Amino acid sequence: MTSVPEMRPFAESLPMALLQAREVAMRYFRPLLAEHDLTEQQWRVLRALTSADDALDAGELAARTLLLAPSLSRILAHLDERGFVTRTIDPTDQRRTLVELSPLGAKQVAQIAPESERLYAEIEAVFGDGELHALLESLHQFARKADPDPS
Amino acid sequence: MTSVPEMRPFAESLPMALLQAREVAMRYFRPLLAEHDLTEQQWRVLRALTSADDALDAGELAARTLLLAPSLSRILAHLDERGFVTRTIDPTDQRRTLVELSPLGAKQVAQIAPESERLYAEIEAVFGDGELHALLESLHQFARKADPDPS
DNA sequence: TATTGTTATACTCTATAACTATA
DNA sequence: TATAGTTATAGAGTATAACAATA
Repeated sequence: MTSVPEMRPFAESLPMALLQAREVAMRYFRPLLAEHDLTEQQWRVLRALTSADDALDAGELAARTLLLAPSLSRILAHLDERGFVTRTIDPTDQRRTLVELSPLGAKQVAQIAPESERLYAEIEAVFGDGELHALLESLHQFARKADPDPS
Repeated sequence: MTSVPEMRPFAESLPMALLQAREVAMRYFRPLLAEHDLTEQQWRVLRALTSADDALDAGELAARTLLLAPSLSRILAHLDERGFVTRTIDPTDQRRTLVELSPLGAKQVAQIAPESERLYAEIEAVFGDGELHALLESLHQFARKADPDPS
């Protein structure tokens, strides 16, 4: 009989709590993304480009979307096929790829955004506006302070 | 020119904040799991079984680990191959599979647990004990209050 | 008939390494 | 030589459906 040393109860561990919370949050948005044939990761890329407002190079986009470069490459190929993004070589450094939202991509985001915001407001209403903002603040602080390898 | 309606800044959205925080937390544990040839999901299963203390049926285990049944089935097959878990048919309901940590599985968890707890303590130290517990409480409350489809 | 779990299938992401082109 | 990005490859998870066995 091997006795297992003291460990935090599984369900109360931080990684599980974060996963569970993310799962709950994503349950609001998944049907919407599915309607528009977008994976969560594809939507992350479109959102990041929308927020950026002008072109981002692939490295910066990977960092902002928390995707690995090879994953991003394939996702961009798909989004490019569907006409949602354009990729151009950076004239000042030809190793870099500049990624931009195409007009069609912007239209796609514009179609999804209102419903997405409605769902977000629903979360705010159910959880409480103040609580949600406190949670967000705490999450951002955690990311800032606890990152063992801040890039 | 398609104008995109008002949306929350991408980096400040709850799903991204949760993902980012989880990424930061997991950076502490990934090297340890890799050392022991365990994926995050396999470790979740072993941890859940350790916490449960006695056998769980596959459905309950899937719920606790936030894994889909087909994913869990394959993961259990792998853990079974490595001798970390045992699967037996529930005598009181032969449709059910009861999953238990084997002695070898318990030994594996026991080997990893001290280092895992050390890393957890490191997170506590860096982020702050009080802040961490407040964050956990907020995450649990969110999961309870915001779940659109509580099982 | 409904439920439990597994298997089948297709798709996607992860992760590492190798490769190409450019700096 | 180092960097940026893509491609190659292997492994794994996601998601839906179909299936077998049991209740």
